[in-house]
Amino acid sequence: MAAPVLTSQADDFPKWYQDVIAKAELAENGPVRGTMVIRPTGYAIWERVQRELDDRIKACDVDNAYFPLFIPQSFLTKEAEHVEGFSPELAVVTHGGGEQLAEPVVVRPTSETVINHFFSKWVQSYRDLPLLINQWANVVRWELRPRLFLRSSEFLWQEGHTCHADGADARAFALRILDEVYEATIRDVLAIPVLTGRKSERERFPGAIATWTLEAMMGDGKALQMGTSHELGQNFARAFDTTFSTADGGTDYVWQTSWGATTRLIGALIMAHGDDAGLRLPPAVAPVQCVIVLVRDEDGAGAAADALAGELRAAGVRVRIDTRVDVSFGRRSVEWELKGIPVRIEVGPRDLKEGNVTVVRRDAGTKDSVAVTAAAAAVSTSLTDAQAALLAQAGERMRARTTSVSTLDEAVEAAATGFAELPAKLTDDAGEDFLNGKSVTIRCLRRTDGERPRPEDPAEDLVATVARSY
RNA sequence: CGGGAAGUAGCGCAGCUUGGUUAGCGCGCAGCGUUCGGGACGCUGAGGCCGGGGGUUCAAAUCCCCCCUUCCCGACCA
Repeated sequence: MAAPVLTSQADDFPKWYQDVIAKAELAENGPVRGTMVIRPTGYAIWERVQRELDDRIKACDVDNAYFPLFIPQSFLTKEAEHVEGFSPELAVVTHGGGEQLAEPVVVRPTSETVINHFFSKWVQSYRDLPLLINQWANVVRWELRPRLFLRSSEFLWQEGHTCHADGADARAFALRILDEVYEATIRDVLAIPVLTGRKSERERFPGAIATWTLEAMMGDGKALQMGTSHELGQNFARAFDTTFSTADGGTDYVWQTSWGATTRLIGALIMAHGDDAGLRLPPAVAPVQCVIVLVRDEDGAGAAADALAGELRAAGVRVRIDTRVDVSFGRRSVEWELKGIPVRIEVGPRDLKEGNVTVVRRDAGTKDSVAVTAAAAAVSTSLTDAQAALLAQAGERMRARTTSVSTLDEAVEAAATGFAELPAKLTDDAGEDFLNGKSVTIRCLRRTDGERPRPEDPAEDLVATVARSY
């Protein structure tokens, strides 16, 4: 089974992905290059991802809010590194209301600046802290080489922005989001294992003092960054004068974090679990967990299918029933397989005569004849097993294709097929240049003792994971 | 912007080297019929400024020149 690979137009990709999931629109008389249309099947997956992330974000006491799409250009320039990092990829609006604007506005590439504009008004006292805000929004980054889902010029995401009274608190919160929101969702819902660690200086977010990342391995051994959490220190607070009165009567700048996860996760899901027969959705994220395919509406099969659907719904399974008996059975089977529905139940008069239905698992391709009375139980077992099996497969792939090496040359060789781990002291400026020259990048840095690396940690204590990436 | 490749029906392609009836094929789409427990089949049909402009020629999808667009590799990146 080949691992699907997403390209900018999804053309040398199995055709069904653009029919079923999404399409990158690139026509000269059509939408802007690199933007994408997400079809209902793909969007339903995003809605599930949103819900799972949102629940966990709220569990960290973060509230949702909304800030403007347009940002005055001058806001971006207030933080030196930030403007330098984003300038080339900004979409700038120069006209509005039929007239040239006195000051151009940019379409937000991320919202640190506008949000800090408001934070500086909202925060007065240490009693206002921590201030924990999240926004669900779209952002625009004018990408030179867009790639369906992975790097589209417009994408959907959530961006969290927080203010804290001290650096340690901010740091702890950035890591809490990394673990309790991102890693938990990606592992437990998307069934994709990740490596978490710190980005190298070169890969750090513009304006941050530290960038934390989650790196996953796709079916072809390349790395994909699944999400990010930044410690911003006091950089934006200084630029926007976001200060507060401390408990002892002094004044200080707030310490901040920002963190985000995007529609890229849909792409990750496709590339981590998909195969030649289409998508394979982990049950936890599947908009439809079980489809009941009515083979033929004869001898009470229709009623049996309805009854089973009711039973499954009552058991909390997201179930859909396919009664399109005028469409051939094979066609319908393939359609649900392409969409990655984890479990399919075939209900028809032939099996029903024996009191049975057929339960098919998408992840393993297994087909079992099960008594109608035991079908609901078989479905819930299958959903649990499929969720675990997909995570185990992805985990096994990552283990099998990760190699520990001790030289840069060996790292490049290992990166041809997967991840390479090597002592971080080899990845100094010259080492990173060498790797980058071979299309290999430092994905993350971790401590050899498993603890979180701190900025002041010497390279001797760190291990670098390097790989080719999307 | 540097290096490669490609633009012909909604999608995927052939035809071009060696100009020559009305530009083909597969999928998809529409109609009718037979099918229907793994992408069914037959018949009929609709659908083309052959990327654009200029040139050569009796004649250009095909040869020449210019332009445009897109894709892949690199710089950027959730």
